[in-house]
Amino acid sequence: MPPLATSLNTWQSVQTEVLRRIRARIWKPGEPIPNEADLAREFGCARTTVNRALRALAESGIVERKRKSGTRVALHPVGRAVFEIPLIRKEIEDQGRRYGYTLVCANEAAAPSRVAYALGLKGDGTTALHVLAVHLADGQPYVLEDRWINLSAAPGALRADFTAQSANEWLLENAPYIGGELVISAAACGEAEAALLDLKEAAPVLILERTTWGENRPVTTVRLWYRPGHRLISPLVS
Amino acid sequence: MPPLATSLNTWQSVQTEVLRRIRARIWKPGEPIPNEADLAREFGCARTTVNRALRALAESGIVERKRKSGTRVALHPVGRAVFEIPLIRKEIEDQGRRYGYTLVCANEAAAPSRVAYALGLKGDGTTALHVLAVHLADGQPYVLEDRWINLSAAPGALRADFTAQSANEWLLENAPYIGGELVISAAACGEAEAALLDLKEAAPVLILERTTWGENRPVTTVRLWYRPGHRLISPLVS
DNA sequence: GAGTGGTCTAGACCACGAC
DNA sequence: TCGTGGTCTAGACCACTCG
Repeated sequence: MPPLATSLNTWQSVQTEVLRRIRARIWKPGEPIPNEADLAREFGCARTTVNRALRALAESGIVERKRKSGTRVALHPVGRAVFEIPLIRKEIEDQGRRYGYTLVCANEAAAPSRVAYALGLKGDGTTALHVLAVHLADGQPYVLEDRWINLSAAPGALRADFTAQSANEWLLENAPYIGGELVISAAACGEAEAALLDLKEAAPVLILERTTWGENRPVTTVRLWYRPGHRLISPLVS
Repeated sequence: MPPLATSLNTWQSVQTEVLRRIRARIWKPGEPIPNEADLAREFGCARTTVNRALRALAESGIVERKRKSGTRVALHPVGRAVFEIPLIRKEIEDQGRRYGYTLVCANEAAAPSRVAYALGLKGDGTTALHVLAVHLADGQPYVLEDRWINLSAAPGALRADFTAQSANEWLLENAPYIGGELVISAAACGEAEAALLDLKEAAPVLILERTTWGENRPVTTVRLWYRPGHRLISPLVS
């Protein structure tokens, strides 16, 4: 390839040109593209600049890179949806609605097996802190929060006052998490949940289960029960 | 700050040290951290290296950066959940199950208003291609795909044979998308959907609605109805 | 062994935006 | 105005991995 007439000296312009060639099928899925040094020569820029552009494309899954074998156009460009997980209070306030919060209970109790497993609790009958609360938007139930907190990972939780501040916020300030897992599913809501959310029994609810880790162990696992009609929205890339 | 005894000369080690200080509350939420030049001096590395580390932290939402005002620890570290959206066939095969596919119908029809809106169709009664299909895992219904394709964006779809290849795959090969939107919700399934998915009416289903754009216009919008019990799983970061 | 991407450096200039 | 992050360059060395 001869050098281009006009050189591309920003990594964004290099990225755009590479994307154009991929979309125009000049470089086809599964095929290799020229190496960084060659592209730098063609585009009239430093190799570092090409590297930055291709690295960004690799992060979003458009191309795949391997040392020695080079860069190729991804065969099955996976789409990605990125959900932002804000504080529930922020989520409600950002909709321009008034936030409210009702604590149902907060007490130490034997963890059911699903919770013991998620929190990595060893013995049978180990206790954890159970917090049940309803978040309100404009006075109406918005989401039910059913949370278990690992007391060996966040002992301070026993002395926290969850009537004043939701467990959601207390944890964010006192035990920030490093990683975790989110599971989304749909289910018919049970009698107890229906009562707390002001729903008919067996109404279809959206359930989010989040388990989060601190330094090296699980800190908390929470089930969020959203009322029917709730929509999780996210942009889609690739 | 005096230079460290041992210098940190990889961007990963700089990132780790910065993270450590944030987690140890040496640098607190909302507060500014030293500028790149100072950190580079302290760590004994080039400013470029510090830049790379802080840029990565900014991308994952741990810090916020602005020219002139500098870098500060994010006040509300939003968590992010990243879902990968594979082909449905791959999703099933990756579970080690046998993939099957049944086309219910594929015909040009007047788009209902929700679809016309999503696809950006102008006039009333504009037609689009409607494709209804069931994806099977081990012979059992797995998900119902209710798709509408914008014929002005993908005219070739009229001549495609959707009995042999799902619309999902045809579109990925013939009209790759650039961006879009994903909406997740729960609902009680209707009579028609229940029959196709082999469910009782009003069973709680998980609904994914994806609308995707090509160069400059919407290409397709699809509703996926997943059977009760289906779980969407994703890692959680920050 | 040799080719490729991954990264570091030192220096430079620029663009944004708070003051 | 001017400090801060954003980026480019040219050169260098290293790490992985294929043949």
